[in-house]
Amino acid sequence: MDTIEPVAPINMSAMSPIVTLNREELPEDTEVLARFLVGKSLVAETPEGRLSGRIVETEAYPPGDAAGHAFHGQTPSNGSLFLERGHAYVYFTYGSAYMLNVSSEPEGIGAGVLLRAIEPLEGIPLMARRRGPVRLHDLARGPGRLTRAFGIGRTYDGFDLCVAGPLWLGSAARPSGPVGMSVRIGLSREKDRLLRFYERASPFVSGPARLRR
DNA sequence: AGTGCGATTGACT
DNA sequence: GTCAATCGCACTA
Repeated sequence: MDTIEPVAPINMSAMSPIVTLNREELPEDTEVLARFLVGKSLVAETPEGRLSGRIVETEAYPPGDAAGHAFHGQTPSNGSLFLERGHAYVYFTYGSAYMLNVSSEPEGIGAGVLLRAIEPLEGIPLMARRRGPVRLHDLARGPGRLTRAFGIGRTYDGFDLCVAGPLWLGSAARPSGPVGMSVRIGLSREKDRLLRFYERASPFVSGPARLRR
């Protein structure tokens, strides 16, 4: 299947309005925050319109984690991980994909939560334009696809996600179903820690099938 | 200045 | 399911 499937109309009246999450509402622990963010919203206000979606998959990279980008200390490129919780850390990898993280600890401590997959809600046609002919559930399934669908690049690095602006975290439009936990995807170090969180019933979650049950 | 390495994706079997 | 392209960054010299 390489065509865009018909998009079922989204019943917005069955959802709560999305409002910004205040920093005080964000759990102060990386792992707890990663779990907390499943079901919450990501909103991008772009010149072409508003994009939003439900976060359905995250990974925690807590302080001292050898798999985290902050492990070897602060550098110009990973500095945003050391900002007070609720700031964006965007980096580029594999020559092709941007990744979006939410800083997750007090200022000076390097840690973050990687956003891995989103269920698109608003701005689906614009996302589809950016992603090409893929199925709805593939639009923002995967950390690199998510940033591409939302138009997020390095210029978003360091943004405060707790204030209304170009990119922000919002309340849940709809509550999350049961949340599963698994090892994180694609790591060679610290590969056994259960720091990935995902909405079990969601078809918008990435990763191999055995990690989606 | 040169080297090695990914928190992946998309194309292909 | 398998597999290789791709390039910014950290490290070494």
